[in-house]
Amino acid sequence: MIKFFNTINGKIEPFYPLVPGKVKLYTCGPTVYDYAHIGNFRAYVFEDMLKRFLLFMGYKVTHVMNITDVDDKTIKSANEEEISLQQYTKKYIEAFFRDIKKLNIHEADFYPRATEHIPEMVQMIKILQEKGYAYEKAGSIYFEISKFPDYGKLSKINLEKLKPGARVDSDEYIKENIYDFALWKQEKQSEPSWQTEIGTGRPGWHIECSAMSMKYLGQSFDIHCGGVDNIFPHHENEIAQSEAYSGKKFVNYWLHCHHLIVDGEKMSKSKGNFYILKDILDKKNDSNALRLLLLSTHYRKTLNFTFDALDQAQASLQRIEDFIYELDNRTFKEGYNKNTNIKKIINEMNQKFIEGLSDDLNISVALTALFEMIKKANILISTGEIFKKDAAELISALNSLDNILGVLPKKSGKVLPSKIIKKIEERQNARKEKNFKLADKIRDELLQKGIVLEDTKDGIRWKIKN
RNA sequence: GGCGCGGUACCCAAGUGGCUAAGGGAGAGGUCUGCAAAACCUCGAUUCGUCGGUUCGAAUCCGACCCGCGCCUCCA
Repeated sequence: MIKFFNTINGKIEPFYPLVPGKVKLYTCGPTVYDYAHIGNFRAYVFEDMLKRFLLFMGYKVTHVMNITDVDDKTIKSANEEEISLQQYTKKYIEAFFRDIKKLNIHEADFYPRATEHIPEMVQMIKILQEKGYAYEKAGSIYFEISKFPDYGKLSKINLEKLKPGARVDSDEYIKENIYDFALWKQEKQSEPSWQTEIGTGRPGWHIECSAMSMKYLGQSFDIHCGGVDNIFPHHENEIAQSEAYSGKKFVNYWLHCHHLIVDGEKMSKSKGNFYILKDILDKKNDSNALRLLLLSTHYRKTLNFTFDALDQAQASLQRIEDFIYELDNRTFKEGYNKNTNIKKIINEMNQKFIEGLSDDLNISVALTALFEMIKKANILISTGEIFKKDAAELISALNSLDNILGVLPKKSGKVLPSKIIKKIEERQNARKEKNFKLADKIRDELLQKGIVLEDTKDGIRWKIKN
């Protein structure tokens, strides 16, 4: 049984999709005003693992991730650069897709953009007005939260206890209640606007997620994810406007990913601890190691990013890769070893791995299962008890789990340049002649180039070090 | 102030009433090796932020306190 922690009631509860076997998943995507940072990717990687796990468990998943391509920040930056909003966001949308590919994040089924769903939003706002949940003031339209008694049920915020004085309302529009939020913003000269039946202007932020999620997933769907910072006000507002609109329960399971901090502090540009993906990968780090690091802390726990932790993730990953390397390249006896029950070891691992992830995505338990299997199998390898077919079973078990983890490098059939191959041959000859000085020199030389040479009983082997 | 997360070995991190407190990384010693590397073996928390309490028994439950972090600003 799969269980998730549901923000709406603060409990871990069994997961039952609305339609058995099918999961409708909505995850809050990027606002494309800048390059996504590693904190954003923590959320996306978590959501990716969630989706991969559901797929692994046999669910058919429909995944929608929005792209916010119109908001205060995108408008402001586009104006500063004196280019159109579309021109401005294009660059960051492309970067986003490049980055998620590098992190081996599966693409969603739909990536709806706010600017391409204005009619849907307008339609929703119209209904909200008709139903009396929204009012117009000076050309803008607001959602009136006092009309929605459940307001605050997700974030557990008691509006009367909020200290209005402590908060500087940055919104320059006039609202009846400070917590009412804009569904539609009146046109301004400096801003792009759309001429619609509810007036000329642009949508507020929250409405896009409701309009687009309902369009692609229906008025009620299974899972909605995002970062914890979205709980209030964004998701709270989504619930209010969606349920006021449809009269139905909007989302059954709310899963929120906690933040990533760097060196114990919140990332911020002024502190100089703010990283986008490129910053990390430019330092010769492996994207798979970063993915593993982002993945390996439970999603409801703050992840403290450090370069030391990244090195540790790299080392862990190396252990898995070395294990596969052994299985791939050693010479094993033909057939199965009837005395070692490799299937049993694999089954135990699979079971523990799945049980771990089923328990609100307990990745630590899952990874433990993986490493325990590696340990057991390595012992068998070292005592010569693994045969050819056993090795193949192990590899296939690992590949199967990697459908969820997505951290193993694709088999690339990497080929070394002929120059390097010559060097390796040269070193082999030197070793034969017991000219170890030369052999070691060549080994060091190649190591400088990131190529690690290992002499084994089965002969020389090489690895590319990240 | 409100809401929430967390404090377990040198680092990361499971475990939420009872077998020897997972796993990974780093480290020390050993096996193998020309030497390395990888792999294997051995070692490593009488102890789980602090102080009380409940219990036959607590990292795990209760109370108080200390510390770190996040959200409450259109930040994932």
